[in-house]
Amino acid sequence: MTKRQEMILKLIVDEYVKSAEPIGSKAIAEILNVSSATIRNEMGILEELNYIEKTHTSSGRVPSEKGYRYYIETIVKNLDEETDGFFEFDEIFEQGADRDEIIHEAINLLSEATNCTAISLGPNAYHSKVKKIQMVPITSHQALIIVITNFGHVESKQINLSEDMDTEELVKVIDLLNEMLIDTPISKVSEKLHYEIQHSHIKELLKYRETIVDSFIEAFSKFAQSRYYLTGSSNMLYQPEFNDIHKLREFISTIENNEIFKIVDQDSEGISVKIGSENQITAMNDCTVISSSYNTHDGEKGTISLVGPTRMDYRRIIPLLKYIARHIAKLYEEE
Amino acid sequence: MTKRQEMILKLIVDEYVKSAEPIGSKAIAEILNVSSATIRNEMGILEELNYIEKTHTSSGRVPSEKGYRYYIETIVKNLDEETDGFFEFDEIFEQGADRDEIIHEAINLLSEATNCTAISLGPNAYHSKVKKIQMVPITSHQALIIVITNFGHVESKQINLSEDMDTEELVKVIDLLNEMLIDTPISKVSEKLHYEIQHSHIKELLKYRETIVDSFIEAFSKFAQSRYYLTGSSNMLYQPEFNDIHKLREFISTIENNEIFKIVDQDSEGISVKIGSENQITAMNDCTVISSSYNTHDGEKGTISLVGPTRMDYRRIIPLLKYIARHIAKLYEEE
DNA sequence: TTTAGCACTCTATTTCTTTGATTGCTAAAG
DNA sequence: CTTTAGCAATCAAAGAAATAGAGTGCTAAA
Repeated sequence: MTKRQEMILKLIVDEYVKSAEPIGSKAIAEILNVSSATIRNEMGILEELNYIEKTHTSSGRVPSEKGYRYYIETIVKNLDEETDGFFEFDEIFEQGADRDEIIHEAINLLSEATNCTAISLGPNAYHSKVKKIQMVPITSHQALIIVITNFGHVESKQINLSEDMDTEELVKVIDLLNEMLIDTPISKVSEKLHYEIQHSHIKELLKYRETIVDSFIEAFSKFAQSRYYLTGSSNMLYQPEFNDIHKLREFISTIENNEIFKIVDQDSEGISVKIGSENQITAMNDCTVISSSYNTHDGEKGTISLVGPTRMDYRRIIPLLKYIARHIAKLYEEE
Repeated sequence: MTKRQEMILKLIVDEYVKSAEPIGSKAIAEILNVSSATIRNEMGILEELNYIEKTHTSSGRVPSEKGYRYYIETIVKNLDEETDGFFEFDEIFEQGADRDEIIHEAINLLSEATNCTAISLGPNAYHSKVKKIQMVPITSHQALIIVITNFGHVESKQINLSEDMDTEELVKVIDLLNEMLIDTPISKVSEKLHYEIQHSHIKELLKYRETIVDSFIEAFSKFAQSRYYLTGSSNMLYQPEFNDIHKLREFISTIENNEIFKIVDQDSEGISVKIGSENQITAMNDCTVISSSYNTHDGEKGTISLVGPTRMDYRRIIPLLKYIARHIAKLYEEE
């Protein structure tokens, strides 16, 4: 691809992102000060190479998925990281509030600033370690199990006590569990519990308390649940690509059935851009999903994602997303 | 209104609920075995009385808001409470799982069975009483405050410890707070704390610990947050009244901005039906909101609501909603 | 009070026409 | 070899006109 062809591709993407209308040779010709016929020749080549396409025989050109990809790889990725200039976001990060609250606010602003759907897939506590297990009696036949991790996450589960358990015995069970599980990673708890019941000297005590042990496991499993926050679909739905009511409904259904989380890329490091059909879900084939992952110092991983029409302002959005992910990661480092 | 006119109104509502198309005199005439001209005369009277209306000069009739209201008051309210026959729901209520989980499942099924948006505005713990306050150290300069209510709700809040606090002093503060607040209703905690700081002998100890006290108040305030669950918008959006893309977008926006909770009727006892313009929000003027409240034995109130097009199957939905609210209330009684 | 008959109204659908933007191709100019 | 002007061809989008069909209101007779 010649330098001029690359320039034309860039202009087509930029203009199309702005107008949502196919771009004709005349518009580009005016910018580059050549005749439209020249641009048409070049466009012909770009189309041959599958970087742009027509919506019908005599329409202007729109970028193809390959075109967007080229645009992102060569133009956006080479942008200097403009780490500043996102003043509104700095305000949020500097206010020193609750971590979850900061993330929510940042995600809200992100979706508002981009007219896309923003998603935070929070780090879960799967790799945290057990700090303390407690039991608090509520009534004569009910108690509350409380589990605390070394990072201050708390989960609780109510249990029913049967007649044949006395308080002393329960205290013994809890002591035992504490002894056994403190400093165990949440991810290993279930395994360890089952093993100990089979093999250690405490099996007599626990064996007849299977329901209690099950309640524990259930309480622990809550830690592993991924915490997410999704917002801004309503902003996005006013984009012209959602003028088609079928697409709109399909999109809402996808969100409500939590299918949208399937296309968030949690695996890759750094930024990941999935354009159109690169997303597995059919309803998302006109959308781009950009995911930016970050790591917490306790080995968990979080992801900030943005879902919008393939025609989105990559040049602005990608640095912004990087910026936000970096700042959220910082929130987790501080402790 | 004569008996026959009432019958015609009922038939118009029933047919319109089924077909979503204006009902002509011919359709009714066939059911009642009279000529369409007779029905037209009667319809003229019903229209005069504002129970039905035309969408244009030569269209069939649709029920007006007044018509729906009459239909509900005279026909639906007099239905025998068919407490049984909702087998799918019984299954959910009988499975003996977590209370929140049961509510979620019931709400999910409710929205699926009705193609409406279902909302649970859960009872909060505002009137519960403090059972126990605990502090668990996490690191040398961080600790976790845990508050437990007499109904087993748990809330926690992380606090940072400054250098000048030693563990002993903290234990003393916690003991004091426990002594002071146990059995205090959550709703009175803040007030009581402030009062005691001003007047009691402990003011010296607490005065210099204002940030800690603030953290406590924040932890307590979490109890008062209303817990809600909303689902099934995507089912509803496939209804023909949402073929208009503007309405659809407006509705989604209303949900996403949490405005929809403004129209849930939490105040009235029993069942409340708000038809069309009876809802304050403009975007909801073609919708009906049915709310069914229940009381827990600890003085809290919960609401199950259903939002759908005014053209909804009231005869089926109203008993169903009553049924579900009754069963959820039962869940709260059992303890 | 009910009904048959008929003119009238309005929507929804289809078909046709027009407009305008854009392309590809060709041949001439640089 | 590249660029450009010119021109016919293509197609979507918008508008206009024609048609079909469902339903109403009114009148006069049963």
